Amino acid sequence: MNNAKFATALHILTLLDLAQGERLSSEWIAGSINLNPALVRKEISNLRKLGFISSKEGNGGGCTLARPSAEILLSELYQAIRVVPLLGRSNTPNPSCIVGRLINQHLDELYTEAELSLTSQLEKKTLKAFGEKFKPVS
Amino acid sequence: MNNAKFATALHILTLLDLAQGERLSSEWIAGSINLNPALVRKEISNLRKLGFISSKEGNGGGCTLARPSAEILLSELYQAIRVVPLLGRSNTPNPSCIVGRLINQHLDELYTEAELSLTSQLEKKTLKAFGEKFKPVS
DNA sequence: TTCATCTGTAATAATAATTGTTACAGTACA
DNA sequence: TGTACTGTAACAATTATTATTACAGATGAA
Repeated sequence: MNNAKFATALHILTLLDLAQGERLSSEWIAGSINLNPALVRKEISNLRKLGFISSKEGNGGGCTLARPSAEILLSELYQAIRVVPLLGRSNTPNPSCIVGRLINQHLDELYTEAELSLTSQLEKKTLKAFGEKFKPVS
Repeated sequence: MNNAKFATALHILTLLDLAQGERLSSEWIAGSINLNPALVRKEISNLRKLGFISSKEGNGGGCTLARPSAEILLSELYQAIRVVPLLGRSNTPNPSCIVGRLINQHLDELYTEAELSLTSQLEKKTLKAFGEKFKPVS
């Protein structure tokens, strides 16, 4: 992963969590992330298709969480956002070499195990718990 | 990670492991990975600086493993190769928003934990064990 | 010594991924 | 009917990654 999608998505969801059901506009969210509103809308659109967010068009529109933050696991978010293997791409090696012929298969196994380990780590964390970190200790 | 460095490095080390001390040239290695020899030399140079490989210039030169493959952990390799945070970059958010001001710190914590979990998974795997996968079952 | 073979490294080009920008149709509310 | 939004496309700009070429220097062998 060499993009900021996970950070962006988590930022959006955190804002929505803390907003407690109040609709936020993409412009406002973009201001907090310091990103172009169109990019934010793209990510929102993605998160909406994945069921994390529900949004409303038109005047007074904006978006809210579609599910309680206590039920949203960061592992779900990771899996939804992921576009690239955790440990990077593979090459297209030479099949006439024994290593070349088999390495992608063995790398896949390795990557799968690695992802599983990461996922089970992220399963322990909810969006709600993440959002709590931003509240004053009082 | 959206590059093939981990795959490339592991490919190189696997070839060297299976070569059992025989020197391999960058040209030969490049042929197996199906990559430009200069790129392979760059990666070899990196692995040499990190102590995984020792190489010899000149006629009959090439490289070998600098340490027994049973002692090389895949977690070391990951840490050596890693150039980008596991879950991707962060944004440069707006500090006048409470979430914007704190999110990178909390993301860092999250990323650190995630990496730790991945690392402890990869610690269980040696280069030797990985290399075994390429040997015929007999 | 001279040649062929190889590493090490730099410089540069080409390609691909990522992010940023602008624009505008369509929706919803007042 | 106007204003404030979303949703989406088309495109530009930037950055990351991979590929290519070139060549100095090391090493061993003829």
